[in-house]
Amino acid sequence: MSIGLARLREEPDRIRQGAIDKGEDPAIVDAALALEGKRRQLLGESDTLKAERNAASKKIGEAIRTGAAPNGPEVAALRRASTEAGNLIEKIDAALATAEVELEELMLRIPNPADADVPVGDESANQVVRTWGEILAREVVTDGARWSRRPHWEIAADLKMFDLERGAKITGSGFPVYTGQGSRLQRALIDFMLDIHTAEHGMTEIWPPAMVNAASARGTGQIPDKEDLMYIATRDELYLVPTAEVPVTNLHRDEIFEASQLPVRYAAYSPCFRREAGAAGKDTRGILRVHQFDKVEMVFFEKPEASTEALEWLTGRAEVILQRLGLAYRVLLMATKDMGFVQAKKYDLEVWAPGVERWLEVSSCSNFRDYQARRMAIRYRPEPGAKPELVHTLNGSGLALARTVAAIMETYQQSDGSLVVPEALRSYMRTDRVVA
RNA sequence: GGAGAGGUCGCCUAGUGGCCUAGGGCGCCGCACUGGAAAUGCGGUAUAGCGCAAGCUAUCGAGGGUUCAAAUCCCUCCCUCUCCGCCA
Repeated sequence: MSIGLARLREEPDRIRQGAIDKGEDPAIVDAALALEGKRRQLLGESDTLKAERNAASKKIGEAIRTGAAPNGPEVAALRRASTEAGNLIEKIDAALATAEVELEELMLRIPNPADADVPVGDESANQVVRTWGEILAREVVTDGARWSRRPHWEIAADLKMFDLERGAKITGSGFPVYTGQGSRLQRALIDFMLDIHTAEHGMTEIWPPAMVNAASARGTGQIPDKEDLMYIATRDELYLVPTAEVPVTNLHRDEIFEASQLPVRYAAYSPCFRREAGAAGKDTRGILRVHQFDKVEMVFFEKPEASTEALEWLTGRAEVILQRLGLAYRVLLMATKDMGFVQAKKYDLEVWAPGVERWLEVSSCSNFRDYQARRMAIRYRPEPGAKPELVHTLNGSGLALARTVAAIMETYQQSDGSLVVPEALRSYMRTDRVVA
C-alpha cells in the first residue's frame, strides 16, 4: 500500500492521470477503487458480528459468575449464539483477507503521481536544468603538443589504481579491486564527502549494515519489484544493500517523530551491491557499471510542507561535492516516464567524463513525498498530542564513487600520464599527484 | 552454537482463561490552588480501520492453534539480557 486508500477515494482522477503520465495502466486505479468498496463492506459486516460475539461471550461470563451452571441450558444457548456468529465471522474474514491481499497488490501497482512541475513524457522530455564547469574536449593541445585524453581504465592500468582482471578472478566480473593510490582515492572520497555533509551541511553520519532483512527490503520497495537486482543470502534471508537508502530509510520504520525533531537528515556511506541483471554487454569497460561500488547517500525525513524546498537543497548538496572536486556536470529534471515508479520528482546529476566523452550519472535526488513513508509507517506529530501524519522522505547520492573516480581520472589526467589530485582531495590523499 | 531468564501503553511495572473496557507509578498536557513557583488535588494522555455521530473493531514481540471467550493455555519463529563455547 503506497498511495493511501483515503487519497484513492478522494482524488481518483489525479491518481489515474498520474498513472497515465508514468506509462502505467490506469485501469488498475478503477479496479482498486471497486475492491476498496468491497473491502469496506466486508469489514463493516465483520465488525458488527464481532461486536455481537463479544457481547455474547461477555454474557456467558456474567451468567456463570452469577451462579448459572456452566453446562446448563442457559449457558448452552448463549454459547450456541456465539458459535454461530463465530462461524459467520470466519467466512467473512476469509473473504476480507482475500480482498485485502488483492487490493494491496493493486495498490502496489499504482505509481506515485509526479509533481505538477515535472515534464510529461519519456526520456526525450528530460530537461537540462543547469550545467556547471568546463566541458573538456578529448583532444587537447598542451604546450603545442597534441594528445588525446584516455579512458579511465587505461589510466588506472598505468597508475595501478584498480585491477579488473584480478577482481574477476577472485569474485567475478564487475567487482573491481582498488589498489595503491586507487584504494587511497576511495578512502579519500568517502572521507571528503562525509566531512562536507556533516561539518558543512549539518547532516548526521550513519554507517549502516551492508545487509538487511526482508522487512527492510520490502519497506523501500526492493522486494518484490526489484528482487532481480539484488544479491540475496538465501540461507539467512538477508539482502545485500543496493544503496544505503535501504537500511537508512528503514531506521525509522514504524516510528513517530515529534515535530521538533524534524528535519532528520542523514549522510551514510555504504558499499552497494547490484546484480545489474540484463545489463550485460552495456558499459562493460572500466568501472562505469559494476556489481559492487561505494556510495555516500543522503536521506532526509521532512515535514510535508518542507519537502519541495528540501529536494532543491538536497540536490544542491550533491552539486557541492562535484564543484569542490572541480568536475563538470549537468542537472537533469527527469520526465514522468523516466523518473521511476515511486518518485514524485527527481533530478539526476551527470558528470562529464572527457576520456569516454560521456555524461555519467553519479547522483539521483528524489522526493518521494509520503509514498515511501506510508509503506514504512514513518510519521510525525504536527503538534504535541496531535494525530500522527506521514513524513515526506527524500534521498540522493552524494555521490556514487566508481563513476566519480572515472570522471576524476579522465578530467585530471596529464599528457605525461600522471594524475593531478583535485585540490579538495590533497589533504586526504597526502599528495598532489599520482605517478606511475 | 549450548544453558537459563525475559519481551505488556513514551518509560517502569501489575496481570496464570471471563469483574482486562489492560490496573498502578513515572513522565507529559490541561485545570484548580499560588503574587509567581514548588508541593498537592482533579482530569487527560497508544496506533490503525470503519462510522455523520454515539460508538464499534483490531492490536499485550510476530504468526498459527485450542476455546463460547486468550495478555493469560499450546506450537513455531524473532528479538533482548545473563552465563558458557567460538571468534576479528
